[in-house]
Amino acid sequence: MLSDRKKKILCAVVDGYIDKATPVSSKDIQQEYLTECSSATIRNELSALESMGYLIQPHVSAGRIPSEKAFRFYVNELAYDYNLTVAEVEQIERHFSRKISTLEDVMTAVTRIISDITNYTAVVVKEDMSDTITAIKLLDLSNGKMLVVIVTDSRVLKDGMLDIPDDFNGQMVMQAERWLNKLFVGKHVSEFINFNYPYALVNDEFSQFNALFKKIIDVLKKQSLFGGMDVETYGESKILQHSEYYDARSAQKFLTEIEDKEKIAEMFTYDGGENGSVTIKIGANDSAPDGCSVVSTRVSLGENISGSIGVIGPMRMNYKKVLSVLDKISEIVIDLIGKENK
Amino acid sequence: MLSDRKKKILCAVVDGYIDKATPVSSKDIQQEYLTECSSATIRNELSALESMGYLIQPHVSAGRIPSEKAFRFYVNELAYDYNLTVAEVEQIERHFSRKISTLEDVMTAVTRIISDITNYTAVVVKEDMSDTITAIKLLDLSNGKMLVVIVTDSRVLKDGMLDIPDDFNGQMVMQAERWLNKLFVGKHVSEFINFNYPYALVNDEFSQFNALFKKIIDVLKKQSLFGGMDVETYGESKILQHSEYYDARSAQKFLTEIEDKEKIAEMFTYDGGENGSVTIKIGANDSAPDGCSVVSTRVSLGENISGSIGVIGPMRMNYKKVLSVLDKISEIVIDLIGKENK
DNA sequence: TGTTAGCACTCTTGACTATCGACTGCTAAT
DNA sequence: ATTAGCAGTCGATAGTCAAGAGTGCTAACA
Repeated sequence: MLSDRKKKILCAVVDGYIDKATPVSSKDIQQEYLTECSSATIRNELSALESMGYLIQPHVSAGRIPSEKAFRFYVNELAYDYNLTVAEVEQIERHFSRKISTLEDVMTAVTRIISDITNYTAVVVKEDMSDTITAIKLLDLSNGKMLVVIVTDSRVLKDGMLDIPDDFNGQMVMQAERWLNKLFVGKHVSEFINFNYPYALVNDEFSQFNALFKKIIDVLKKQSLFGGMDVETYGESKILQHSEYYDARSAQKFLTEIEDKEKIAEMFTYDGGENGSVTIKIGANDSAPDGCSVVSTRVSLGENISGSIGVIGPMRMNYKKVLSVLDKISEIVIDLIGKENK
Repeated sequence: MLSDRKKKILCAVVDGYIDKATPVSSKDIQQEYLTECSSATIRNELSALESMGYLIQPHVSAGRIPSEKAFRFYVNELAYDYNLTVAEVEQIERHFSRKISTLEDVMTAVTRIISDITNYTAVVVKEDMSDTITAIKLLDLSNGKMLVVIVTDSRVLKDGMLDIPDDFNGQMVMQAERWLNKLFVGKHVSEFINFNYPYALVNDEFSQFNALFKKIIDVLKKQSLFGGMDVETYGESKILQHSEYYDARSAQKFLTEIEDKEKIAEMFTYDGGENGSVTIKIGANDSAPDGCSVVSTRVSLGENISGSIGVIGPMRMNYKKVLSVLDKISEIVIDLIGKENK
């Protein structure tokens, strides 16, 4: 257990490093954070904290920088004492004052505003928890094609298009619809991910519906790829504003890593958590990208749809600001979704 | 008009600069491109080409680098003499051997493969040329909601979802459908972009359909934002592999610029051109991003749907390779689309 | 007249050095 | 336990210098 003063000093190092991106010296701390004791005392404490694994000294005549362990400690100690400026709150509200109708619009707006205010890459992950098929509809488009609509209990529709075979008449379309409903309704979407067209299922009587059957499985498969997850990101290039990514190699490593939406989804939904709960992952040990942190909040996006909103950025991240922004935004989003569902 | 030797030398400078990214000296040219005359002769020619605006000398004891004018000349002179290696052709074909069903799948596959082979950012733009509404369907999903499906002649469907008002019955849904069809069928989608809900249109008799009407206008508006354009990009981070974007500032400038999909769409569709025609834009004067080039090919993606596929990268781009890759890919895509439509 | 060898000149690049200054750790005094 | 003071370490910065790359020009030559 750390003494009160050690905690203060440790947090001062982290704050200073987050602010300046350079090693923090005992003098800096004495002048800006802890005027009540001398720099020599702080030096002793720093030395102790270093041997405890919280701090790293790049070289003997440099100040200290925080280790991963220090960042973990820091975010745990963190009091939510950062308050958004009036300008920032206004900026957020201005963004949301535009008419926003669909869930997709909300997601887009959220990524934009979070990224613009925090200057980190913003991520929103939408996750359909329940995807039981409740109905399948075939819609004759009167141009030789029909639209396949799959309705699930999470209000999500997955659709595909298909030619109507020449030998089909209206009667048969309806018959096909009945048959498909008998086959699929009540089943969960995930049941079809590893489905390999066992045509035996389709007996001779219905062999003319094979193409339809296949099409529907295709649609289901595609939609189930990420388990119904939808990932939206914005502000990837913001990483280049931060000094640890000034060189092309590390920047590219970061950008390539966050190109994989599936991995992103994992990082942001690793452990469920309830509405409003905040998760902070620090460094590769926490399954964040190397040298990075991931801060996310769980937000319910409707009945049976949960989501995560958050940012991904350098470990040296302004956690206080990010947390306040996420707090404010998730509040607005919950409000927005609530209203819509009412 | 340039002499033959001047042309040769100019192309040698461009080739050398594309290859090495450093100023090209008279000696380099003499050794690698033009052994039949001496470096002194080449120096004289270089000097002439510089005063003609084709070359730039960063400082007196450096070689020459090509100007925008030189790149323009170069791509005009360019013989399509680059041949893809066997490995590259195989790589392309491997990518396409996976089952690809929808147009979206094709677009995704195309961006991936182009970017991976060329190491530039790949772009595919899909453009619905004709969007006359042929039918509107309302589909009761039997969960209190209905799906609005708008069918246009370019086989594209735009859909939205809507609550069914409590006082609606099946009869009224059908009535609404009839009414909507009367209103919208035959009109072009673009007619509704600047539509501002003149509710006067909706007389008292049909006032209960106001919400529906509004919803449909919303869907049309959203889909018309880019004139029905769909932009897909891949490999944004590849820019960091190229030496002119080693520093964070220019890289960020590039990445921020290509974040605006609307601008991208403009760059890739500026002048129509027929199936297979190639456009190369060089530098800001050509409406490409500053210091960049845009190479694109027009490809028909189906009846009434045209598209552009291409890359965006540094002006110092391997045009020969890019052109060959685009050539091969567009050939495959045309083949694929053709088959599907058959 | 066009080409070329040779040379003087310019300017970048990299290596090396010296100096400065930022910090620390330690010691001894409080 | 705290702190002032000081020696010691090491990175950062600036300056110097030599090497090398590349040019332009001149004069000779085909």
